[in-house]
Amino acid sequence: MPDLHPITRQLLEWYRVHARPLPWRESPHPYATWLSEVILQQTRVETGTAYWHRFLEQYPTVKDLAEAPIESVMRSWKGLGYYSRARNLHAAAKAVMDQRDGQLPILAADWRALPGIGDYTAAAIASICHGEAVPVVDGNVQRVLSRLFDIADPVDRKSGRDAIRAWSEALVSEATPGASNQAWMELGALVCKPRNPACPDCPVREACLARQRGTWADRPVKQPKKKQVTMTVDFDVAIRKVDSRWEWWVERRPDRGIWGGLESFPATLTEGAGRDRDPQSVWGPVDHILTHRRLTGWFHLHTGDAASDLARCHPGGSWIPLDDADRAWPRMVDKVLPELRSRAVKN
DNA sequence: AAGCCGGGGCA
DNA sequence: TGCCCAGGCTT
Repeated sequence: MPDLHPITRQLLEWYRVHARPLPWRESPHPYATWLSEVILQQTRVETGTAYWHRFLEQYPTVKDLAEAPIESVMRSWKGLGYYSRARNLHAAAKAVMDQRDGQLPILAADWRALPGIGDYTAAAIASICHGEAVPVVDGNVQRVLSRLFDIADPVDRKSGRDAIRAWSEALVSEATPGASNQAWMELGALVCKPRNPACPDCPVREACLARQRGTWADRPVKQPKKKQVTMTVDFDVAIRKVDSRWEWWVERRPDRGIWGGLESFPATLTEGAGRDRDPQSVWGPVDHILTHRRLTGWFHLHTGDAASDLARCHPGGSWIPLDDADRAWPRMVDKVLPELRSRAVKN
């Protein structure tokens, strides 16, 4: 067994003092840790914490999660983004119940086989909950190690990834891998931040090559990202009145693609900014930014026969009450619900 | 290897 | 505006 690397020893002392009291650290168990790691994929701790509490409350065990309808899980995930995480989480819970007799994996390799669990998440759970000495590499670790060892290769190419991987394996604590993994991430989150890193507070500053060489602002090196594509989204909102109560037509979007698995008014996405719509007949524009798309939304209101026709053209959807709020739509739809409600009532 | 997938916060 | 966030899946 390799000795504890002196740099990691320094780091662990710092971590014992400065670790944030995050709720999933209080008494970690595999199910709760799994939930936290999936929720936190590409999601800030401040954003994910409330969702984690809600998920544990609504689905206390993997059995509860597996038996919950997917609509419920999607609704719980609403607003978090990257909705394939919710579908994969639910599928993995069912796989655990059906194929593993309800027993969660122990080894990272077995966690890795479940949907929605990649190298990072598998290593995080196995190291934190079972002491398996596998290193984690997330965005924090990429940044911290690329600075510490002044890695000039892009971290999103093989050469850079290999360098980060090699250092992470050399640095992981064999005795307390869960602590050292979380400590490296915590250092990135609290001290070695993307901008304005707090180098004077850093427990490993003496060893940091980027600090010595003045290259810290240029680490990590990443490939330039492509520009966002502009797209137009036309929503068809069909409304009708039944027994003095308003309803409208929603459909579930396919699992693949934007807002997969979420509910929405029937929507048509077209490339480009699109022609201006007539403000008399539609509500808009509503701008919305995704990671790789810049969307402009227009909402077309249909009533009477036009509403019936639209519903017929989109089988698989359903009429739902206008005041039904607790459903899993994307933020884009949420943004305009109040306006659409007031327009519907006037109609 | 590259593209796709949300939403929000911050300089 | 652009970048980043306890990434993973598909092609």
